Amino acid sequence: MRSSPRYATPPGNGSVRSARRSVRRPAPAGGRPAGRHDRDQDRDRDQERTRTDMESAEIRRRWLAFFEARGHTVVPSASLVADDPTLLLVNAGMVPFKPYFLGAVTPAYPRATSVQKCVRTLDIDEVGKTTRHASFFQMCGNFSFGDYFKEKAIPYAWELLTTPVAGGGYGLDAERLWVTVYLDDDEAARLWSETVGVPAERIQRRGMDDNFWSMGVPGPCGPCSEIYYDRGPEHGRDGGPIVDEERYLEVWNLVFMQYVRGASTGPGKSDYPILGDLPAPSIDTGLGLERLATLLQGVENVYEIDTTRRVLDRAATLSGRRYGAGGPDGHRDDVRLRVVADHARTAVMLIGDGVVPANEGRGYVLRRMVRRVVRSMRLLGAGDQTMAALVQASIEAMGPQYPELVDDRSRIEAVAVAEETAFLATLGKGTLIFDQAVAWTRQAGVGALSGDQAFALHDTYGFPIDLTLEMAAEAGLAVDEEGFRRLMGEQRSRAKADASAKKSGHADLSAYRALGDRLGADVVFTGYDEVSTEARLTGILLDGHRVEEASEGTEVEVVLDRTPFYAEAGGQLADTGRILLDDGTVLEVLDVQKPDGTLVVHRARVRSGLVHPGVPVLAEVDVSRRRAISRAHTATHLVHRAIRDALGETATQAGSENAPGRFRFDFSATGPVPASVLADVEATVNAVLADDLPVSAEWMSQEQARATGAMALFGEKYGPRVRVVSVGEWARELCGGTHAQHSAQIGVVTLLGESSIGTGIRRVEALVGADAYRFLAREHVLVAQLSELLKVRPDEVADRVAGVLARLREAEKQIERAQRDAVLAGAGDLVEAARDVHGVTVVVHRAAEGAGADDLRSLALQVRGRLPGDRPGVVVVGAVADGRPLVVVAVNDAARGSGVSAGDLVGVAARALGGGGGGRADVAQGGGKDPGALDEALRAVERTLAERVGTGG
RNA sequence: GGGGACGUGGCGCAACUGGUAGCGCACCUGCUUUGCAAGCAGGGGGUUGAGGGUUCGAGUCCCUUCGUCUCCA
Repeated sequence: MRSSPRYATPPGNGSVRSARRSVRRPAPAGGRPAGRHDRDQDRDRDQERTRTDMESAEIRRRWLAFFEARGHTVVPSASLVADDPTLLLVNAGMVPFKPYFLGAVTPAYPRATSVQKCVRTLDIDEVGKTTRHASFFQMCGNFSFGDYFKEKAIPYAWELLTTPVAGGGYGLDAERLWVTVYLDDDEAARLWSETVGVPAERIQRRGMDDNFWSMGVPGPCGPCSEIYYDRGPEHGRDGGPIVDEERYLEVWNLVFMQYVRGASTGPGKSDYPILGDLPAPSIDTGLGLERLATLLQGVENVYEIDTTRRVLDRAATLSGRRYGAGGPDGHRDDVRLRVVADHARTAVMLIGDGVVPANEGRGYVLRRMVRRVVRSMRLLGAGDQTMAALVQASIEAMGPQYPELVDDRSRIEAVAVAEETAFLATLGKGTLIFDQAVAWTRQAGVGALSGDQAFALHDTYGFPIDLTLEMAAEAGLAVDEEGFRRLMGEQRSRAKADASAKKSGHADLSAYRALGDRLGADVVFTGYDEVSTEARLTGILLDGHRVEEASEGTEVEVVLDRTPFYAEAGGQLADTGRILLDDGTVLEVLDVQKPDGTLVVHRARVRSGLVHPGVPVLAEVDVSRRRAISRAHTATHLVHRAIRDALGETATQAGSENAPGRFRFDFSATGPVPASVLADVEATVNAVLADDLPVSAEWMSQEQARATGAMALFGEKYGPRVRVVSVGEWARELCGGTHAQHSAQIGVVTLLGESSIGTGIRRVEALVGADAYRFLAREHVLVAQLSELLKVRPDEVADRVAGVLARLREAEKQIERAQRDAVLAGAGDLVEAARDVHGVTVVVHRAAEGAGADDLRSLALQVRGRLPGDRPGVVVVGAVADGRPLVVVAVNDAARGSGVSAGDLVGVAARALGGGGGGRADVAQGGGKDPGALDEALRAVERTLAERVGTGG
């Protein structure tokens, strides 16, 4: 394209020395004095040419200003918690714009720019070791949705990078910039050389793996073009980015979406067909803010830029180590300090967006971050807890760009410190297990802890492998790391196999998208104001495919152009109801969902008649169900407010379900909520109901909403206009749901109880209105019955039951004692009645019915104790208890010496009884099922004994 | 979502291949002593998280469930 040549920056124009002076004078947006950190004065000259000391906040500001001036709408960074079920966390700058590129949603603007928070943990083990792997980063992006294409995107990028600092750009030296384009993307190559003026030798072509982009699913795709910065020969070999990506640092990736791709045909990244051209090509670019900062600030790696360095320095102070100290341990310590700085900041950003540590999902990502910080600090030699200080340093570093972190600092610190404390306890326990493992290893005379042991420490006790390695080394032992890694791999493939066996996630949304496109506009939700709406039936899906008619009895998905039906969202269950056609055809609506976040799909059964798209319909919501759900939803807001009042602002909502007559509410809390607190919450909520506060909803900007103090839910996506639901002045929350009109309509709220649904998350369940009344009425009847049975007033029931239980237990003990005494009383007589069998004193006795196993054992031992100890003695006692025969045999030491075993004798008896038995050599017990055989069993024991001592002795 | 470990007096823990549920601290009583974690003697306190099952017999084995810790996805 014929863009103006002014985009081409003449060589030398990017001289940064002068520009640097000019930017220093006006204080950067962050307000921090520049040049605060010591920097090597004799850093080589080339590096010096690019140094500007431009702070991250200023880089960000310039980015947005540049594109805003070129017609782009500035879009604030979305929450890290992605509004996308396929993503754990936002990991790229274009994620919030994905629906636009996929065509699911029509953008409100043709061009946009943003600086998006991103977290990536795939390469977590590389953090600190390389120059550029960061778990948290900010993606600067400019986007065109079918507006401009390569002809503007390429010159824009060049202009911003090479415009002198004084002129509002980044002042990179144009001679150091290299670009890559896709193999056959001649259009891009021509723009670079002809329009921008990049010499041909600095334009390189790369293949599908490097320079072709797609989202991994059917949809838009296209070639990309990347801009690299040459850091100079001391960083690697000549030859451009295709030779060395350490020396030639990737700065900016321009994606040109111009094709449509099909479904994957193989495991590879590029195994898919190109189906054709995209009707309106789009632009998606990304520049890593931290990478650019690395260049502009003239530091060695991404951890030393202004924001991260601040945390790193704090970590160094806290651990007493000096960053860059050199020496054999210096490098290792430097890596650890970088890990701490990187992870601490990431943790703060995650907590700031509402993530709490957990054992799964995002919470687990956060947990790993915090724990890696803690153990790295420990390995660095820090003794005390350091999380609080690191959190504060991170907030100081990021606050200028994200002021909400500053507002929220106490909550963020509390969450991080709680996790640190929990992990230290885990480490304490793990250390005990570790010591045991070391002891076993030494005993076995092996020089290394086995892979099994290392893995068990890691898998079961949460003891990180690097701590195991370090502590084993201190104990003079090696660790079978290979075995450990093998076991880790096994666990990984187990989990992966399971994941792929399950439904592989998101269904194909193309059918829905097609319907949405045909609709041409968003479905209008009329349900805030009415429960019955005249609409047009615009589409029918059967088993995910469009059909032109549906007959009686079939279950289909139907789309209307406007609907009063509330689709399940924000914890509120979907409405049910009916859709009526003029000809009397009736559809019963069973469920309502928004499969792609915007299109409202009614799952319905055709009750009678035949239905076609295009007909006018009357959509009617089941009003009583809707009202019951609305009451529950309003009640949920009240409970949320009351719980936060009672437990503090950290008790934020973690999920909810609003159903007719009942709701559940999940929130973060460190431990069980005391019953007294629940009682208070319930009382407070019911008091608010009685106050009959009006419930209102209004739309406003996010800023206004924040100003009114409305509670926003983390993890929810909010557009520029948000809906704020207020219950009087008492509870105010961002919410898209439906509600009661007055708090009094709710009637009664009864909390049923509280339970844990995972680490750090509790759940209360409650009944509302008539359901609450019915529950209370049932309980009332129950208490009345108990009160009558116990002959006490209702409020004395508990005490009375406790008393009865205590007396019962006491009585049972007395009976037991009396029975044992009765059984034991005859012990003396039994000794008198002992007989002599071939020199062995033998007592055989059948005790009274009801004597239990414990009684018999006591009796046998007592009798044995009274037999003369110098002669062999055997006691055999039996009884029938609960219809089952029991036998206990006790033999004294002398008898054992002559080869008599209690276990053998019991075995004889047990066989006679049709059961089994066993025990130790001196006392054994057994039994069977036939009580009639007891006497015979006792005789059998005596006979056997006689044979044994007669022949053997 | 898939694994691993653990739930035993108030607290911390034990109980070998199923065979009398124990120890330390704490508690109570008495004695001795009255200077810094005192001693001695005696005592109370447990439906072994809950519910099923196997067995003559289950803290122990099996299943279900609740709770806690932990790894992987």
